[in-house]
Amino acid sequence: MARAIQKRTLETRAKLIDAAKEMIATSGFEGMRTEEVVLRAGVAKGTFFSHFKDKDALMDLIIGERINEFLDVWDQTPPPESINELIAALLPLCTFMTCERYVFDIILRYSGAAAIEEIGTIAETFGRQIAILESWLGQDQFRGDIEPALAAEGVQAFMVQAMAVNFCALHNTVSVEERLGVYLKAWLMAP
Amino acid sequence: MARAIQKRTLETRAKLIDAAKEMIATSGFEGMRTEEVVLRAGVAKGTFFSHFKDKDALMDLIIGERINEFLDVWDQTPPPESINELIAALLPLCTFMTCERYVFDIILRYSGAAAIEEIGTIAETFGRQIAILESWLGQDQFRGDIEPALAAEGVQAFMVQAMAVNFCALHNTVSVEERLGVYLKAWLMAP
DNA sequence: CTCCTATATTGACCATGGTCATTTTAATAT
DNA sequence: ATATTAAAATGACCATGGTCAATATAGGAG
Repeated sequence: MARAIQKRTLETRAKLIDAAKEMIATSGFEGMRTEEVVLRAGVAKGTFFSHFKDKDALMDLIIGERINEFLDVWDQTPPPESINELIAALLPLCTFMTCERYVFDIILRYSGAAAIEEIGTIAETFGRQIAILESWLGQDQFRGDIEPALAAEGVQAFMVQAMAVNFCALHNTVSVEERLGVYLKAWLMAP
Repeated sequence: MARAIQKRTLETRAKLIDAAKEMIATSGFEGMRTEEVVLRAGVAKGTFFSHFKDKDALMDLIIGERINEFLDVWDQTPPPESINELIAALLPLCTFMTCERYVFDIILRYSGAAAIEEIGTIAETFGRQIAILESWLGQDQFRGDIEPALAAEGVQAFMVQAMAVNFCALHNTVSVEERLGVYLKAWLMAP
């Protein structure tokens, strides 16, 4: 018969997550080492991997949690009434997503669920993002010839593009904000 | 004084690249192991890393070369006269780019140049892609209210989005082709 | 209370990418 | 020819993520 989850399990998991967050706070996301996380949490190496499939799975969790905090703000923001307001709402999340090259890579890798079977936290945030954008883009300031859901997917695509290009040596003279402005005007302007 | 590049150097480099390509042919891109590449090439481990910054740099080279072959075909294709023709031209490249999750990840990581100083092969192909698309999108089948360069960037963004979503467990019931069709009609339709 | 077993934990061990002080080789100067 | 030296190659070694057979523990059954 299936036994209930032990309190011990939850405690160990919490210790691991806390230790990881601590490390990230001091050394950045890229600087996180399983070896040291395990040391700080006071558990064995193997324990880490019985709680998380691999290092990236923990990253997915922690980064996803941070993204969700930004989306919580979105939820409490009144729907933007212009493209500039929209961009202003999107920007803080973009800034976080590009805080480290490593973070952006993880996000891209996990934004489409990593495995067929399990949807990770970051993948969920991408779904949630679409849902919020969809509700915003139904207004008639924006083009009405396409479904809000499609408009939302486009915004997401252009956000990713603007951030990716920003990391590129050839193009990093223009800010994410400016670039996103150009993209979204062309995408959302009523025809 | 600077000495000319030795023939030996080029030979070693070629041996390494050939060995890697062989391995990829049998084990896939993800299955490539530096250890075995070095073994097959008959050189020492360290030699690999004096020719390539890291494993990914060699991947960048080999994958970039393959992408360039697709772009060679684009160059010899008459400019597509409809969105469907455009998609038909793009698809073979999309298929290659998504042949392995690992390949797609490398491409995303290197599409914006990895380092500030050096532009890799894949990053170059992304530039080349834009140039070709730009020349295609100047025609008046497509919307004329934005610069062809911007239209091209949008096509690239939607290509990436369509491929990324294709890897996602939630959405992989729709093909890349169909999805790209929806995106590009909304993006390129003359307003 | 004691035994039983599913579950959690352990840590020695492995796989693989990457480093660097040392040695070898090839081209140039004398 | 021989000495000199920049460049190339070497391989023992390291860093780090990840595995798994063995062990410990919680908590229900008797």
